[in-house]
Amino acid sequence: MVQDIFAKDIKSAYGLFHEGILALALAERQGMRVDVTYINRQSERITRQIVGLETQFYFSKFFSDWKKSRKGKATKININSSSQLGEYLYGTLELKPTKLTATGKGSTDVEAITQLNIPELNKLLEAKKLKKLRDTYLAGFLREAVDGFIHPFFNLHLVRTFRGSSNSPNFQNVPKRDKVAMQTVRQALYPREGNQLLELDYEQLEVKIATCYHEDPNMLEFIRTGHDFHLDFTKEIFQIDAYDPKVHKVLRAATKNGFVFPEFYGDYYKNCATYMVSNWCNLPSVGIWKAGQGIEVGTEHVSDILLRGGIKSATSFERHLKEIEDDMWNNRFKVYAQWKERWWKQYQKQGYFLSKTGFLFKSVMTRNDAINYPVQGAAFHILLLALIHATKALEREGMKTRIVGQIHDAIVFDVYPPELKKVVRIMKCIMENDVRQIWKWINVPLKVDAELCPVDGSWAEKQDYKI
DNA sequence: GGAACTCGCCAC
DNA sequence: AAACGTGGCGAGTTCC
Repeated sequence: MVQDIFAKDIKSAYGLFHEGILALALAERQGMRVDVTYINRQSERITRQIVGLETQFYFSKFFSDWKKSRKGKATKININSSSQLGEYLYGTLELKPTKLTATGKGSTDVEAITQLNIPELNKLLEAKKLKKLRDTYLAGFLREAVDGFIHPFFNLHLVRTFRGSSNSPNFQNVPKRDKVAMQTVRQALYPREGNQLLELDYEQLEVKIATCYHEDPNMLEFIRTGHDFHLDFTKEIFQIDAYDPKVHKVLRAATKNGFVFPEFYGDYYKNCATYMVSNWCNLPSVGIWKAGQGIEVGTEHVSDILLRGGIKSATSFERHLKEIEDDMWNNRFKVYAQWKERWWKQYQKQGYFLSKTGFLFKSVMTRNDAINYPVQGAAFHILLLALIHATKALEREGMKTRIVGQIHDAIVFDVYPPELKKVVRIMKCIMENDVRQIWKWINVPLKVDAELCPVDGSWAEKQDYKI
């Protein structure tokens, strides 16, 4: 049996999870402090906002027409219902969906609704967003709070890639990118009295771990020199010679999240082009673009930049992206591409593979699955190994600082301020050096970034902290 | 009245 | 040749 051949690997993988779950159980027991009074106050405030937005929506012509259209139906109108909205938009009104759901029905998500360009629906979208904050996050914290603490679970037995997960409440999806959502929710979470929250995360961990598998020399060079390859792609896609971070930051974000990462996960130019045009550039998907269209970039608009480079429609943007994709996989990251093929062929032949961390993957996988799983899993295992050693170090040193959570490539601490410097020093050593001593296959440098909150400050107040 | 499903959205 | 990876969770809906 395959299991017998890899007994040694599987045993060490088991050892990691055995020690890992003990360290995570301690973090669960510690828990994170919540401000129940704040949550109650905030929930009431959000409810008032929701009522205001919904009242405006109820007075709209759109709503009265929608309501009329449901005459004679068994269930009465419910503005929270995606299926009712979809029925009305794509059935009754016969609008053409810009996007379909997994089961082939017209989508009613933010992207699809926005493209329909029905201003009255904006109130509904705003209200839905607030409900998410109130009902998922704030209500979840309140429900799970015991004596002013939440104790999120950290599981190691639920994810097919052998990553971890969290629930009740989920500690790993607290709003971060949207500023208002971030503030509203994270202000509910606090350190222990007199303490401060510290978050240490690995920079570019998955990209680096993928490199440990494929060992592409160009990627290795980027990592060793700290070269920003997202910038190279930004310059190519938008044909910019002089990159000015102040002006072109939005284009770099669009490139990184709309092209480079999707390509790494196995997406291809057509999807990326559609997504970049509509979501990141806010440009029309049909017709010839005009000056002054799309997102603002400094003093001009994104269409001005693309037109200057001779890209004048979504169709020509797609052709352009195909060329960049070809160059990406045939030249720049050729060895990476070859590894993907080899890895996939090997899995097809054998029906299983082993991760760098000794985990045996033998389920039925698609091509993208087989390529992504071992990377995602092993990246998390580095974090878990660091977390185990951190837990032991805090215990050994008799420190008052605690680990309260884990977010895939990050550890969250509730720090006793006099120990801050020491914690950072020990952790930097564990995360960047010790794990590489233990796992020699990590042949790339690892780097830790830190974010710190003020003493007695909430999780919303975290700031970059140079270590 | 609960299980199972869909959809949408938050994180990495 | 094929076409974005992993979760948790709330609300609505359908089925038993």
